[in-house]
Amino acid sequence: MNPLRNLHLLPRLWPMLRRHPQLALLAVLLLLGWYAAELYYLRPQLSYLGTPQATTLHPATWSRTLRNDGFLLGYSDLRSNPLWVSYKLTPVAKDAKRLKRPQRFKRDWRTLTMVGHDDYRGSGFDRGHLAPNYAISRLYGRGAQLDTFLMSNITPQRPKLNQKLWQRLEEIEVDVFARRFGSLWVTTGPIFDGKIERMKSAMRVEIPDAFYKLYAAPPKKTGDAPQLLAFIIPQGVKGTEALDRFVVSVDEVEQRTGLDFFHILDDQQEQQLEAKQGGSSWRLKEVANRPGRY
DNA sequence: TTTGGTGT
Repeated sequence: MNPLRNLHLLPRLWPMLRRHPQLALLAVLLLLGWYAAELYYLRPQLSYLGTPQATTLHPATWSRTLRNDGFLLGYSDLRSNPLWVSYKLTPVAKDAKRLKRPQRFKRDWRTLTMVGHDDYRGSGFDRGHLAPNYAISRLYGRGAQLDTFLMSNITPQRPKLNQKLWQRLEEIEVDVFARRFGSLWVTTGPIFDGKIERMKSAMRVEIPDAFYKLYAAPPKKTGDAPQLLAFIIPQGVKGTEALDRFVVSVDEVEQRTGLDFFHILDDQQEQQLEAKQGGSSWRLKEVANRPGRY
């Protein structure tokens, strides 16, 4: 249920609050409790070592956290783009229920600009999922699948990137990495540098220059360090490139996005891990040239 | 099995 749809009930509450001011206190306490549950219980279940934090005062790096079934997302109403999306992958069971792909993408009523399916029509850009349909729907069910088709989870991607290189990455992360490590946290989003470019449709969605993908495999023993692997992939790829060409450090993603990832890591460990490029445990070479499906 | 487009 969308709480915004019930705003018209507010004026009717006023006379009641005047008679029983203690109700206002109760309402405030309930709101605080709900927000505390969001911050300390619900969001941590959908993110690893903290949600990405803006490191600049630039409003274009600010985002509102939207919680969905199976994934968490930081949305920028200024850019009409999600700035980060995080989800947890585990191996998909062979008998996981196959869910039909919805025909259309849906407007997300929680966003201010409420971008719709048709705002991307004729733009030359695909509606690119950040939280992927396949893995999320198999792991978390129909409700989660429908959430991945919300336009708040969508960003403009060139067809060759979306249908080729991004698809290869999405296949490898769940079929290879999640299987190998048992569980894998993914954080992904767009990168904007320099000049602001927007789509011509009414909602003027801003067009990213590149995209990042961060993989974090939690340590087997507590106290050990997680394994990290980071990519930056430009819009202009052909789609057939070897994936290892795009490996970067987490630090580089942080510089290009103005976000701080995994901020709960202890500072010394964070500095060491994030300066490094992905280690050998990913065995990326084995899959870097795996062909796409399309 | 996993990405999308168009037109109705």
